[in-house]
Amino acid sequence: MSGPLDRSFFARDPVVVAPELLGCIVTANGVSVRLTEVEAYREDDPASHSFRGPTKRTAVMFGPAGFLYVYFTYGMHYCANLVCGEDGAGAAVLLRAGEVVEGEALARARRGERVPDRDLARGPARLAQAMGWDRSDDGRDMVGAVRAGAPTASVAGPRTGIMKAADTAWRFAIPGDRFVSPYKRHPKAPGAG
DNA sequence: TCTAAGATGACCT
DNA sequence: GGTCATCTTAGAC
Repeated sequence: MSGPLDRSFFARDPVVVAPELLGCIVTANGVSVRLTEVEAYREDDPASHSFRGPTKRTAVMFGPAGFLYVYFTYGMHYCANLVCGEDGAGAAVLLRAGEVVEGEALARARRGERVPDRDLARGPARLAQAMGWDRSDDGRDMVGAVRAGAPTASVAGPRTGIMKAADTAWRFAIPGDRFVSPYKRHPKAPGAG
């Protein structure tokens, strides 16, 4: 299968959408990446920004599916999500890693000349930077910018970089792909020590 | 108004 | 494999 995904694809449970996004091609600002790793977030998930209900920042997450939710974290990084679920569900899929398949020169210009190919979009903040995304892209309609790629296998695993619900297996990756980010548990997560 | 925590990445050893 | 940089957001008072 191939061709752009329509809004109904995203308007489902993010836990269902996430694994199906693996291998899909996302295009924005002159760069295309093939998704290798994603993570599902829902309103009933303590680790989700939408857990406490809508706020000014998370307003996009509570809107219709297929839009881009970009937020700023750790004082220096952007992360990008695709809003999923029904309108008002407060659900999204975090784009964690991917392989740049188009516009590599542009991605490298944004990321730095000395960055190796495999690190161009391996990581949520790296991917957002390679795509040229920042908060001005928050709320952007991504329907038409995501197209299905070759079907791929997926593996679910524990989530990284967060404390709450760190063992919820809502992180999906393409097994064995070199563009998947390394597993790294949050330093303060229970069981980390 | 103040405080604590955070869906991370770069660099050094 | 470990340490540090850096600032926004949200919640408490």
